[in-house]
Amino acid sequence: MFMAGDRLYVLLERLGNLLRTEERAAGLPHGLQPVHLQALRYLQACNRYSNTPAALTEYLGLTKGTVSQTLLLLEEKGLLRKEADTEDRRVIHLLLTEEGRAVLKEALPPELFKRALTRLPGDGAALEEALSELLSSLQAANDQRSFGVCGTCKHFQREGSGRFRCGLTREPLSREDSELLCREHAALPAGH
Amino acid sequence: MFMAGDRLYVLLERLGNLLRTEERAAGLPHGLQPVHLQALRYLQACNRYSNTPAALTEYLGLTKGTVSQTLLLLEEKGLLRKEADTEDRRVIHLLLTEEGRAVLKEALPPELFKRALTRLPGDGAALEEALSELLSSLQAANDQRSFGVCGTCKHFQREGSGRFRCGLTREPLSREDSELLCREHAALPAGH
DNA sequence: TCGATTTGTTTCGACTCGATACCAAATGCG
DNA sequence: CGCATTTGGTATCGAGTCGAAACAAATCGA
Repeated sequence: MFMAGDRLYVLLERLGNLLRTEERAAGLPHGLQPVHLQALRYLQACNRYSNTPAALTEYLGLTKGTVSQTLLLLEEKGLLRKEADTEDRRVIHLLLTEEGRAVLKEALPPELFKRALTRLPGDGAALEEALSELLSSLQAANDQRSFGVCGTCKHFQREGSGRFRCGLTREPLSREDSELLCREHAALPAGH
Repeated sequence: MFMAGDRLYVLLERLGNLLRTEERAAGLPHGLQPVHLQALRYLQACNRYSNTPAALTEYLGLTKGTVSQTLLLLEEKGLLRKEADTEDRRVIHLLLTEEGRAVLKEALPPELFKRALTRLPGDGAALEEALSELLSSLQAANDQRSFGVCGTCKHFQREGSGRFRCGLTREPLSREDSELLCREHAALPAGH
């Protein structure tokens, strides 16, 4: 009666709903919706090439008009500020304020999620691995970018003794840079 | 910098967003939103004790007012019909129409999801298992019902040769019944 | 019997989201 | 160079979700 992927789909759907509900509750005291928290979290984790409205739009999978509204609200609440790019005057960079970081730290991940994790057998590493695979597949199928961490990108170059460089922009990268999400991220060819 | 459960949370969040986006696209030709498809799917999979607005409300984790709206829309579109309960005149049973089943069959799971699954190594059984665990934990933490299939409930009783009974309602159950979701589902004590 | 609880509906307002139109800066091409 | 195209971002509108609260009706319980 059911196809193989069906149960998996239902599971993911329900988990997604649950997280959404928790996120709604977590954001309520700050007057934030789930999408606002997701935006803040992305901005906290992305690198300096990727903290723009356009990149956030791709990450969230929404339209740019919608995201523009979201950003307006977050700016009004003082959780982020906008800064013009020095090279391309169309581009705007989005920077979390201290308040923004504080909200994130308090609200995400929601308390109940953290508690539920402690009941899980094992450390969840295998689960994480499997979900990563699934996400990549889905992103590939949807022509979406992967938004992986810089250091796992095929453009990432090691120059010895903790010095790195991006093969795309040619810019040098610090160790901190190498741990941030990048919109230009391209997965390495298969094989670990 | 990141806690252990953090990456897992991000993964689930992103997968949830992706599924939601696909669901939105899948429902668009029928004028349906993600939540409408989820409601239809639940009604297709649940048993005769659980096809009521109240049960659907618990399943979706929304308020009853919201769900009432959803049901109004689905009824207007001819995807389900309401039927009064014969015993308790407050309760209403929700039954999918043929059109409702047809829409579900065509729209869920979305095409892209199915294609992405084929790229996954293995059959996803392990992933399914792990996600089930996680879902149970989260539901327990949120005081939510599990909505498992009837045959895995602690009230489920085997009476030999394909005959079953629900220890809660005392009613006999067919094999088909035993495979449906039940709002009264209570997990068996741990241990397989 | 009478109040409390449960089931479902209605109404209202805040908010998300996509669509569309629009503007400005950058890019590409003859 | 000059002009069309592309890209980044904003503004406005309408459809729709969602929670909160008030409401009605049936059932349950002391």
